[in-house]
Amino acid sequence: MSLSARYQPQETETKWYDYWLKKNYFHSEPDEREPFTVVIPPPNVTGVLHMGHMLNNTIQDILIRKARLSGKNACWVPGTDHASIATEAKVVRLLREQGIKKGDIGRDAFLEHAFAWKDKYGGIILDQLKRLGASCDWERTRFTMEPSLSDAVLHVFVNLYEKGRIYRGLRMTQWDPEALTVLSNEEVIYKEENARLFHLKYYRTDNPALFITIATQRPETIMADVAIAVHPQDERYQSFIGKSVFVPLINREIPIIADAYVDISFGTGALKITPAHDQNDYEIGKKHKLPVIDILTPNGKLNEKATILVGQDRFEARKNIKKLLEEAGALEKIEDYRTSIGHSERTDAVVEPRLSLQWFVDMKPFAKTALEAVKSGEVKFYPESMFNMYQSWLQEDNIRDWCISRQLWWGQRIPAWFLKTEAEDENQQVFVGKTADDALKQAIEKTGIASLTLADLKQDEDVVDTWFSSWLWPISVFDGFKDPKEIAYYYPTQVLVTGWDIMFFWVARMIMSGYEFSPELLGAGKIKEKGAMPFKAVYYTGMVRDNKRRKMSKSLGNSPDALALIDTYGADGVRFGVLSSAAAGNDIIFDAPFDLKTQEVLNESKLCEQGRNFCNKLWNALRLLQGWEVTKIEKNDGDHAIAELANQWLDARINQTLVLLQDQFNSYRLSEALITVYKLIWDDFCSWYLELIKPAYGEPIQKKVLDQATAHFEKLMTILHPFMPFVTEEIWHQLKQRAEGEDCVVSVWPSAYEYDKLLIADVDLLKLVTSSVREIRNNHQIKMKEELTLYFQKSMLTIQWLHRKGIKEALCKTSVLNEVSLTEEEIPNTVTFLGGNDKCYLVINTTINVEEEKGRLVKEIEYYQKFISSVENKLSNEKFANSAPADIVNKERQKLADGQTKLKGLMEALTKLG
RNA sequence: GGGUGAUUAGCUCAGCUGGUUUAGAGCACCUGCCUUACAAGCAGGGGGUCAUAGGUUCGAAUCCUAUAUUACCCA
Repeated sequence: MSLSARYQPQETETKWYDYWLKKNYFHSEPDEREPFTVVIPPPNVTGVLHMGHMLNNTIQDILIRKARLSGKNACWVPGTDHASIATEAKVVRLLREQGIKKGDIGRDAFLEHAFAWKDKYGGIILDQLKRLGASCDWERTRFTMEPSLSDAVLHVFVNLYEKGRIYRGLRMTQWDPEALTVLSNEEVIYKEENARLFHLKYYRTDNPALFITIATQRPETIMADVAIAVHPQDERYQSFIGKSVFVPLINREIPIIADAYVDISFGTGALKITPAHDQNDYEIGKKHKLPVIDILTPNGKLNEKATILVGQDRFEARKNIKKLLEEAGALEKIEDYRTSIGHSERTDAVVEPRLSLQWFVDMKPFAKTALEAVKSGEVKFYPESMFNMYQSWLQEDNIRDWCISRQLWWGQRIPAWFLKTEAEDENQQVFVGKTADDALKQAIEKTGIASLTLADLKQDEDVVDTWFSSWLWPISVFDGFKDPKEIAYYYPTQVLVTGWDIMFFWVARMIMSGYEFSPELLGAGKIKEKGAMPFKAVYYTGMVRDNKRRKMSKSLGNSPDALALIDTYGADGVRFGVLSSAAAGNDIIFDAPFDLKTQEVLNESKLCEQGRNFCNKLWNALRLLQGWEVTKIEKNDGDHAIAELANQWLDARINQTLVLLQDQFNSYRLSEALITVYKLIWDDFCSWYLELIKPAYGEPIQKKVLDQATAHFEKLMTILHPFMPFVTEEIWHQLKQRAEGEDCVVSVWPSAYEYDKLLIADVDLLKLVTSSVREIRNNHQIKMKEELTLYFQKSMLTIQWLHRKGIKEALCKTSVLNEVSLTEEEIPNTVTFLGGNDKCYLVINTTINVEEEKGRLVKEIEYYQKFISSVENKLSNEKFANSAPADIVNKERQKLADGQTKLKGLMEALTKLG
């Protein structure tokens, strides 16, 4: 059967993926083997695959496949996140297009719509991961809002409430006026924007001639002002402290107070205090026992408390109040300035500080645990430098309580009930339990009213933050809160692979929940043996950015279409491309080009092309092997000697590389590992080994040699498999007939054994000499096929070297020589070059341009002269000889000796030329 | 405003514990090859004061300080 000259990924990829699934290779059950567990960072259920996912999941797949080959029980749990705000926003929009309003249809009907939508469109991303080759255990696919995982959320909520770690309180929170929900601080994105600073005059109530000027960027909130604050040491305003002023336009009287919080140098040094609409003002207001006047509606419009501009949107009001202030003579001036303004991560609306009743998790004790876990090394970060960011976040003075309630419907409803009779405020009684019946029992007990029924209770309307379910992910995917059987085996997971952007949202919180809950689920014995951490290591990937260093995102339209890339380059090619520039933690500049005319990103990539070309290279190596005619007759000739040499050498190189690879895997330097394998295959296997064993044209290959080559190729396919699973599986099967279950995906990762370092050095010299001969051919326009004669200067080294079986023959083959011999004499009319420390003389049949040769030699001589003098300098320094370690000094001495030998040879050659 | 990292070839990056590094890789570029596995290839080549200025050291791309540029995080 003859193969196409090019590898066709589209013909093999689906075939092998289906095959792996059919064989159930990705499924894991607890057994006696060591587990290697990875839980996927669950993508949004409504998401589609983008470059970040590609990178992230390629890395996870490499680690999982490597573990599987290494004989571990590899378990990669996939799943999706219900993503409350994002998904609810999408469903709301969809319903609106159909003329349906969320509020009209009610909670239950809305959730029906949402689930229907999720069932229809959700999980597309998981199918896309299959195209990438992700070897997830699909039987274990989980969803953060399925019953079992929701149960876990309720369990944890009740548990923490009972421990006093969850509380309900009136707090300043970040409010999204579009999604109509509070946001956690992490969901607020600050953007640098142009803003205007309004300087407003507030006139004294006791003397209309005096006024104080304040600077504000939010003039529409002056109706909510309750005071003006100045710094107690500010000389300009000493006489104002304790007096009062009128709020412009509405002429409400407010006091002037002194507080050291005020920055004397900012604006006018006087600050209006608006507790309802600014976090800091709220704190100052509380300190000075000032009232709170809230003039905004939940959707960001002015309410009747504003008394003017009622019903107008906050931004419209800002425009309109400017006019009013001007007319009233209260506007002194307007300055432009840059400031950063918080936006909702999901809706991009400008967030509004808002005072509301919310549920919070007390983070102080959690933060301490989470910080200690990484500090102590129980959880390792790759790259380590990520710890700095982690630490700064979790420090005591930085950590803030986690607001977990969201005014949404799509999510786990907060398991708290209130008495219908009580007013909704901070002081109302609350009954927290997993079910309404639990809550009723508590209500009866606490109130002493035995006649209470479920009808007397009403449940909190809010749901919990999405992250309140995903922080349990490493436990809940194994149903750990229900039955410890599986987590007893799989927990802690091995490594978490995620972007650093969700370090606080997710990574830190999983560490917190892991340490909080795993001890009670697993028991002290297991914890002592395996640890309480949810994962032993975190591999932070960088953000994938475009060539302008913008984060690749759907909204910017700067991300190439992941699936289109797979269509063009094959999944293996894309995996290669995406990984090869991705050192841990460093952001990745993905090289997709832009169409200059349309400014649209093209679905092209040089790096993926390189990956595709690599597949093709492998494919053609296979074709080469398949094309050889085989003979069983063994001849003990030169070819045989070369083949033996090549075989032993490649074996040594593979073992040498395996040692390096293990180190690279252990330290998660995967892009380096890929390059290492790439070079082993392309350079060592294809360029040298195959060329060495290749029979002369028309000649057959000895069966033994072909078998050795096949065995090497097979081994290399296992080594490459984690990175490029499809092409390796295809070649694995093309190489020979396979028995049932003998597949690359479940083959055995070779263990490294002792290798012959001297042999590697000897072949390195062979390569060096060959390159020099080829260069000389190039320079003298000598045909590749023309056989030449080469002499080596006789030395201990060259005698030994040429004595090695097969070396001479191999050199003749790679350099196309008819004769290689040793000489003690200078050979005239030859091109002289250095092979290692010794001189080589290449006899060529064209006249030698003496001047050119001299020029070349002089250049080389100059290089070594400089080199030698720098080494001599170092060695002649007494301090160096005294303080440097002996082996370094010896190395320098060796360097000098080698350099001198080389220089001497070159000088002699130059003299010879006359 | 506070903090963290980065700056090495035209581009994207390695270089880990200071010493076989007068610095490596891939892409791009140049020269020559349609050589009977592969032009998605082969052979060869050019290209870097390691951001700048000081310092520590026998020795610095590597450690320290400052500056510049840049990215990000936090408020």
